[in-house]
Amino acid sequence: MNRPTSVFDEGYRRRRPTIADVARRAGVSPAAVSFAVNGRPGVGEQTRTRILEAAEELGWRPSASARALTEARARTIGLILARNAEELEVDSFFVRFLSGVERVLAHAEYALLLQLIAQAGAVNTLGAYERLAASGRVDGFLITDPELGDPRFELLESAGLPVIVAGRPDPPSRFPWLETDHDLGAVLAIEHLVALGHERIAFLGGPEAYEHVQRRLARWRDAIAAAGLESGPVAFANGELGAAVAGVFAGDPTAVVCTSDTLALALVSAARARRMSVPGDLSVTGFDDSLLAALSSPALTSVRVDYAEFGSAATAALLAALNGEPAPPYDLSPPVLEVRASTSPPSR
Amino acid sequence: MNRPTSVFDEGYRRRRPTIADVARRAGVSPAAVSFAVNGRPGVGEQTRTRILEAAEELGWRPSASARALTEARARTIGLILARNAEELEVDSFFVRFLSGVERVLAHAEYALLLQLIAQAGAVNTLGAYERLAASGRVDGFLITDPELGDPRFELLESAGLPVIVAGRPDPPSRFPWLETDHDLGAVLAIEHLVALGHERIAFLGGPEAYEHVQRRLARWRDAIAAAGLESGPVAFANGELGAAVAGVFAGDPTAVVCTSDTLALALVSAARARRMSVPGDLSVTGFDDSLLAALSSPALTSVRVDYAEFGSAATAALLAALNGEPAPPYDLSPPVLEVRASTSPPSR
DNA sequence: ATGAAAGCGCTAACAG
DNA sequence: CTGTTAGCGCTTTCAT
Repeated sequence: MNRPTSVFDEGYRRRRPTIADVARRAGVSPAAVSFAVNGRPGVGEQTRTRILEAAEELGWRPSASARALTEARARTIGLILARNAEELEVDSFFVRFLSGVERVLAHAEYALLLQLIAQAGAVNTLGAYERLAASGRVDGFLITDPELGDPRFELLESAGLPVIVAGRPDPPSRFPWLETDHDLGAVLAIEHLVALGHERIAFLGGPEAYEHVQRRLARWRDAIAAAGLESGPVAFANGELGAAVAGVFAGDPTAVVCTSDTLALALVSAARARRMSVPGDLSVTGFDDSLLAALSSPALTSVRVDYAEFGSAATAALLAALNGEPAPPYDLSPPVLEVRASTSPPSR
Repeated sequence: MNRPTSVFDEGYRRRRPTIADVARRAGVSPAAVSFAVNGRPGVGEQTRTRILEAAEELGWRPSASARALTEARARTIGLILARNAEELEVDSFFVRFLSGVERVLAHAEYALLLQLIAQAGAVNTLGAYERLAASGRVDGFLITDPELGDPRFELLESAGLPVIVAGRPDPPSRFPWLETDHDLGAVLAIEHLVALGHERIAFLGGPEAYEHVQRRLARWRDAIAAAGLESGPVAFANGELGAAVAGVFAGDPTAVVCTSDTLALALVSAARARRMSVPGDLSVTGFDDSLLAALSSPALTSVRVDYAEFGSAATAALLAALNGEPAPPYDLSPPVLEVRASTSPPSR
């Protein structure tokens, strides 16, 4: 530790001014100060400006802790994500959603408490939710990546905290939720492949516990059926990839729809290992349109969903709920298929 | 907003139990409960277990707000990052550092308040620091990406909050800081290029305000000189890339050392636009060894630095400072050069 | 329109 | 070893 000199050494921390100091300086009572800074009626215009000036001069801001105690709310929302370290880095959802959350928070007087759990799986986050909820550190949660029978819902219902689900709870929960039309992206991918002439199209999904994976699978089935084709092989990568990839190849498809770019790239490299060329012998589509998609070779045809917008909408909904306001309307952009080099007409 | 039924509708929120409830149930005073849960001497072993049981039964946890008020500390640390939205997504530093921070926090009873500022540049974060510090929401900050004459230091010194700088303050500040040997990575890159036979090696840096960019530049100069070569062109991408890239080409180098993978990739595509092949006509090295590096084509030779470890060390140092403990020792891994396809001997 | 006073839930002196 | 008491800094009735 490099430590030229340290502020810690010298009893540096001055006493922060309190509301009483401001009141004294402005020649009013603490209550008047409180009313003034909170923009409430009950204090004259000139008194108010005098108070605000005094606060300014003293560099005073209401103590968040004291406020939290009296108001019984922390003005903080919680976001807890479970991701393996390697996953996190390739996860465009995480960064985009987060920046959407922050974009809304920047204009509100709420803060974000972020907790990352190093193990994927909702069950691993339960303790963190419990802790934050029970200690009153946060006023509500944003839940992402709902799983089938997600254990967080029961926990949080009994905790009684406001929650907005970014995704579709299955089975339904009591919490408000919102969702993008991400699953339409799967349809776009299949329609694209069908138009190219593919007839044996596989599905390679992420962990099957995720509702969004299931939903993309359902759309995949629909779209395959709508095209008058038979369903190709289906596989999920629950943890390790090997078996899932093998499952896909076992069905000898000419195209594979994947639920993430990472999976798609893994599949591409597995295909190469089998001396199959992409897209010559196998067309592959990804999902999320991460940077990997545009930069890998071949560049991946991938579905782009605006997760930042999604994060913003979810956050706005949560803030509204916390303030007892009605849920704000929202309108999310539809997914877009970015067609790139990883898809072409089948050679067989 | 999808809203099957809502917990908000039904006055659902029960009163949370307080320390008084626990005390009553255990037949002791609130103070005894406080001592028991905080593991302090002054309460008998059996009384303690009785209290803990009562707390357990009631599902009681001390209120974070009340605690924060009496202890005058929030048990929360702040991390504020300034990044343009597009940058954030390609920024492997952000995700890796963050996961390192969280890894340490998971074992402490501290939480992380994360704030993302959509505009790059430390000056844009000042308001956020001021707000969090003055309201007492956080007990200390982790500062990343120090800039030359970074305005945050002055602000935070006057705020009197503990700060750990992840990076090297220039000019020196009063705050403890730690740093990786990232700049050694620049040396590795140059030695690699020199060994390949390059003699005109350029430097393409990120915003020149960053101390880490300056430091890599300094090492670049040293290493070039040590090899007995003349310094090639130097350019910085402050905001827009065009001029910087043009500056590099103007010097007609056979190799370019970049301070990020993103810059390196931009350079590669600019080179292509000029009908130069990489690495045939131009060798390029990146920095950070992000996923882009391994997946782009050609794959980038890049410097890998363990930023997660860095985040962990910085967080551990901050927690120690907050608890009045001495700075813990730390030992960061040296940078490693991952040699890939973007570098080869010069053709000229 | 303004001030006094009572908490919010906890911690930490202080007695007992 | 245990219980009592006084705040922490703010918000919010309730008088004035």
